[in-house]
Amino acid sequence: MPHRVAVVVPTPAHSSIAGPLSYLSELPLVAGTLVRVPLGRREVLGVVWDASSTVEERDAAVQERPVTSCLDAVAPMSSPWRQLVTFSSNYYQRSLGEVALAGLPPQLRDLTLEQLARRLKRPAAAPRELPKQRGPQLTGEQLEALAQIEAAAGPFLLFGATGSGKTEVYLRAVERMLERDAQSQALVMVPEINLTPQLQERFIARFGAGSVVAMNSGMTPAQRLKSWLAAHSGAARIVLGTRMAVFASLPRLRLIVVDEEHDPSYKQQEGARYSARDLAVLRGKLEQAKVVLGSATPSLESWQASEKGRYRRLVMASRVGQTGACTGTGARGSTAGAFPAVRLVDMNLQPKQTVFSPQLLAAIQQRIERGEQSLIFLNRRGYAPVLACTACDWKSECPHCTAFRVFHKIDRTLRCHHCGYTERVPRACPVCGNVDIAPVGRGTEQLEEQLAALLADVKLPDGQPVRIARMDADSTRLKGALEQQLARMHAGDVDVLVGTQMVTKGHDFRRITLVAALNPDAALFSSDFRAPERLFSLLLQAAGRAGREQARAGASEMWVQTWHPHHPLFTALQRYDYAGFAAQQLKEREQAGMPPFGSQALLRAEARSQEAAQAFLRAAAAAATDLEGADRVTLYSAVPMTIQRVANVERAQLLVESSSRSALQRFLAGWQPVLQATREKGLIRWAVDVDPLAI
DNA sequence: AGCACGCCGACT
DNA sequence: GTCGGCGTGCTC
Repeated sequence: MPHRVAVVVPTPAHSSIAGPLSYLSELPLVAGTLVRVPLGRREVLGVVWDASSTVEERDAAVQERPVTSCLDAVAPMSSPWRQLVTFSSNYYQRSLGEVALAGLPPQLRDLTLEQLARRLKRPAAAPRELPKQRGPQLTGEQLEALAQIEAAAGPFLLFGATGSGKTEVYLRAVERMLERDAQSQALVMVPEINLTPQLQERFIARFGAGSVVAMNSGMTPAQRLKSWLAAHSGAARIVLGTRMAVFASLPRLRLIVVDEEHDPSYKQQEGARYSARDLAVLRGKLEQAKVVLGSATPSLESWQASEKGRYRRLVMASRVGQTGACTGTGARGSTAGAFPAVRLVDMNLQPKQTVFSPQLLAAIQQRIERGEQSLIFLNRRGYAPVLACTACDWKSECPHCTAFRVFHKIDRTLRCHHCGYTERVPRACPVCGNVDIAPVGRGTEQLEEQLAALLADVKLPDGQPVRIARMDADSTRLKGALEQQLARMHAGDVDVLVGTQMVTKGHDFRRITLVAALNPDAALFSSDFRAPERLFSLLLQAAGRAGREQARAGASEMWVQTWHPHHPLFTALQRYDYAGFAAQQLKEREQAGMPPFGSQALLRAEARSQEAAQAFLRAAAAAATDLEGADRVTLYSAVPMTIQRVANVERAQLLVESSSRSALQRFLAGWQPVLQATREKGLIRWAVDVDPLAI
C-alpha cells in the first residue's frame, strides 16, 4: 500500500503553489526527511513536511508521482527547523519551498546520491588542535551580564558600549553552555561577512578549530556543504555566520547570539525578505535556546522591547580596563567613562566651500606629529558624485537609471553605482562641446587627494612624510585587498585613513586617537524615518574606533563637521546618551504610529514603464478593500521609488500600515492570491517586503 | 524560477 | 522551408 507524503519543493514565490505537494512513497517517510522528487520535467530536492499517511481520497485532478529517492544518509530536518521555515514563509509572504530550500546548502540539491554518499563518508580531517586559550579576567559588568544570562530565560539585549567586551561575554556564555552540556550547540551571527574572519579566529582560539564552522555567502559550495553537515550532524559546536545562518540546521541548539543586532544587514533584501534578528528571537523560542542580542546602539525595536520588559536588558557601560578612568574633560554623561570627547565644528562659521575646517586640520596634524593615527569618513566613494558642464546644463546622468554617474578620477571613468554602467569621462561636454566639465561635490578619492595636498609639509616624529590611505568598496574590491589594507593600518604604516563607513565597522585599530565625520548632515533631514537612528549608531560606532588603547584613550576625539551643531542628535552624541536619543526618537515614532508602534509592509513593483508599475499597485490596492483586516490597515498611494529607474527598470511601491501586526499579517495573507491574480502588461515582477527597513 | 509549448521574422 | 525570438502557462 503506497503512502502519500506532503513534500515541500522549490516552487517560486508567485506560483500559486505555496504549500507542499503530494507524492507517493512505498515506505512511510518521517517528517523532515530530505528527498528527491520529480517536478515537471526536472528532479528537485524536497523536504517531507507532514508525517506520511496512507492514501485517502482526494481530488483526482492531479496525478501524483512517486518520490524518486531518499537522502537516507542525512538525518531528517528537525521539527523546530520546520516550524521556523513555516513561520518565515507565512510572515514574509513567500512559498514554503523557497524558504526551506534557501536554508539548505546548494550542493545538497545538486549532488547525486553517490557523490553525496562519498562526501559523507570522507572522514573530516581532524583539524590540528592548538592549545585552547583561556579568556581574560572579566570585569564586574561582564560577570553580572553572564550571571543574568545564566539565571533568566531571556531574550537578552546586551547593551554594551564599544570596547566594553561584548565578544568576551559571548565567548563565556558559549563556554558555560558547553560546560553544562558538551553536546549542545551555539549559533553566533554577525552582520557582515568582513567581520567573520576575526570573530572566527577568537572562537577557534578558545574552543578549537574542530568545534567552529562558518556559514556565509562568501564560501564555496563545497565548504558550505561541509559546514552544514557538521552542524546538522551535531559534530560542530558553534556555527558562526551571517544572516543566512539563522536557518542552519542545529539539532541541539541552546544559545543564539546576534552581534550588532541593530545592523541593517540582518534584513535580507531579496527573495524572502526576512530579518535574521527577528527570526533569531523566534527560533530561540521554538528551540528553547537562549537568545542574546548585542549592540552599543540597539535598534529602536529591540530597545523598546527591553523598555517593556519583553527583552531583559543587560548593561555594560564601561570600556574594558578603563572602568572609572576619567579623562578630565568634564561634562560628559556618566556612561562616557574614557570615551573620546565629541567635538562639533559649526560649518556656518567656516569660509564657503570648506572641506576640512582649520580646527580639524590642526587636530589631525597634531596626531601625525605625535605618531598617532586618524580616521576620516565620508559616505561617498569615487572622486565626485556628479560631473557637470559649466556652459550648459549637462550632468553625468546614467542613461539607464535615475541617478548620476560618479566620477572616478583614478581611471577617468563615470560609473553608475546602481547598474554598473561605466564609460570613460568624455573629453568635452557631450551636449555643447564645451571642454570645461567640472566635478561637483566630493567623494573619498578627492578627500584623499586634498588631504595629501593639505598635509604635504607635515612630518612624522621621525621626519618622514605623512602616509595617507583610502579604504572603500573600490579600494577593497580585489580579493585579499581588504585584509592587506587592514594589516597596513594595524602595522602602523598609515597615518591618516580616509574611507566610507566601512572603516567604522568592528575593526580594532589600536593607535587611532582621532575620528572625523566630514559631512553627516544629510541623514538629519532624510525622508527615511530611520535615518537618524542609523546616523547615531554610525557616529557612535565610529567614535568607538578611537582610543581603544588605554594609554591614548584620554587624548581621543571624535570630530563632527555639521551645519546643525545644536541638533538634538549631536547633543545626545556628545553626552554618549543613547538612552536619551532613543527616548526622543521613540516618542516621535509613537506619535506618528511608526515602528515599533505600528507595523508596515511594502508592495514593490518593477515594470517596463512607471505607469505599468503604478497601475499594478493601484489595481492591487483596489482589489484589497473587501479583504479581511482591510479595515484595520491603511494603504497609501503608489509612488515611484526614490531611485525611480535602475538598469532601465521602472520601480514603484505602495506602503501598507497598521497599528496591529496581526491585522497586517491577516490582511497580507488574504492579499497574496489577489496579487497573484493581478496582471498588468509590462510588469516585470513584484514583491511584498514585510517590516521594510527603508521606505 | 525553470522549462516547456506556441506562433511569427531572417537565414542556410 | 527551419532556427529562434520571448509571451503564456504549468509544476503533485
